[in-house]
Amino acid sequence: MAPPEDETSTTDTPVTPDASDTPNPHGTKPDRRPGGRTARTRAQVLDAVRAELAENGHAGLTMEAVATRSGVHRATVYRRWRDVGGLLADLIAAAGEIDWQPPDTGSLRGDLTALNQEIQDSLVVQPSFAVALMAASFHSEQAAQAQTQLWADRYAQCVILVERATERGELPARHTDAHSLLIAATAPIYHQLVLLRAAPDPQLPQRAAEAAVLAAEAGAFSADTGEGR
Amino acid sequence: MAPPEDETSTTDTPVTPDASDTPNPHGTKPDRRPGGRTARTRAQVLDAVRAELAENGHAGLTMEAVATRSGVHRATVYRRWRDVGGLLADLIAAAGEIDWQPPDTGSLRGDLTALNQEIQDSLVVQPSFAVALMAASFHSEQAAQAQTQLWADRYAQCVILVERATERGELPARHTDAHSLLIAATAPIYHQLVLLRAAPDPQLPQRAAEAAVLAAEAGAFSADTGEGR
DNA sequence: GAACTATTACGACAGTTGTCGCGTTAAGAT
DNA sequence: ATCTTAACGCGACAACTGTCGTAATAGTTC
Repeated sequence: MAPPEDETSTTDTPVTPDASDTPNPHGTKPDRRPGGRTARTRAQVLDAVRAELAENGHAGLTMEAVATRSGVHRATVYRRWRDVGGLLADLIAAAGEIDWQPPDTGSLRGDLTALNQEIQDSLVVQPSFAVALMAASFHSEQAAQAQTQLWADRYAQCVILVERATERGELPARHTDAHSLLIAATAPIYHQLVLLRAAPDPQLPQRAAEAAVLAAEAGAFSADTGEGR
Repeated sequence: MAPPEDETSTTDTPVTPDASDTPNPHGTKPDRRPGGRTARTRAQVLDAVRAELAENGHAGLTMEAVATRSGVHRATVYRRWRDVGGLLADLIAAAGEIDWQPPDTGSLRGDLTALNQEIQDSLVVQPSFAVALMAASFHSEQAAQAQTQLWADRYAQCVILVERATERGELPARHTDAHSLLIAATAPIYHQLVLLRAAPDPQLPQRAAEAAVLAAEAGAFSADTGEGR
């Protein structure tokens, strides 16, 4: 569930064609010439985004700074990525290959706790890519869509947690709405850290998970009468 | 819990000393001369903020636009409010007098459902002051503090809901952590509408409230072992 | 390797953002 | 009524933001 934090930077190898992957940069205009130079420019820019984010946080992430640091001309950055949200969205796409796997601890409580812990870490770590994306999502449609897509994917992957729990008999036999359960378990983390800006509580992940499981056991998320999606 | 939406504008009466209230504009520098002109300027600027927010949403809320519309010079707006977050923070302070009361429907489920409905409405209404404040909170320390304070106040006021429910016997006799319960009930609303940008679900407020109550009944928020704050 | 053209670099440009010094106005005090 | 000075208006200013037309570069194709 945690957003993809920086994978190993490719700054060291500026000449990294990496032609294997170069999907649509911002999803709309497919590169008709994805080879050498284009891929190199993209790698330089995304490296600059990561570096800028690490140094100045999401507040200091500007098109100007990224262009200067990457050595790519401003106009090029504007044309290909449009705004900061586009940069972040492409950063997701670039890191999307590294496949994230939901936790598997053997129990639903353990899985949800681990999930919440990951989320909390992703929100607390400096710089937080998740927070940067949230901030950008209010100004950039690209960032908003990328964020929605990211979480939708992660939640979809986590449906397996609920299925396994049901098979193990941890949940009522009748179908439990996985999406609602997952939101109930994870939402308090964001609420506390982002909205209320509370200090991270080492016990919160476990407690939020526990509460969601108790609600699920009581049938709160049963397909018919529970908190539907 | 819903943030204070625009109260009746005072644009019609530009000369409204309203000297009764003129607290610290942005909390730091107390006006040593809060009378006539200063109050008038503030009223004009805050009216402009409301109008701009209504017309262009939080995206179109800029210092320049507010200054132009209000007829107050840009430099003055910058000096007194510093940034957009400061404007929104002062808007809260100005509307803070209108006392909000938590719902009282006779049952915990009903109260939490009504609370969630209010929140959902505040997030969906166009323009949403709550969303504007969230967006600004990522760039402005003033907005971030105002947001934190606003929600802290509202949650504190809602503690009474849990107390009443305990008295009615709707919750276990042992002490229930009101803060955790309230967050569990309300967090999914924000999560769905802001983070996941899902369409508003008319049944979500009721379902989220129901799940939180079930968890509470199961002792999830009991002082010792539950999801503490 | 030669031709084609997608992509980038360049530099100029208007519009926007935020700050500053200074003169003017008017609130609050005597 | 007069004085003091906080707050505001004014205009200039540099820095930043985003866009555009044109030339240069370098994938891609043949």
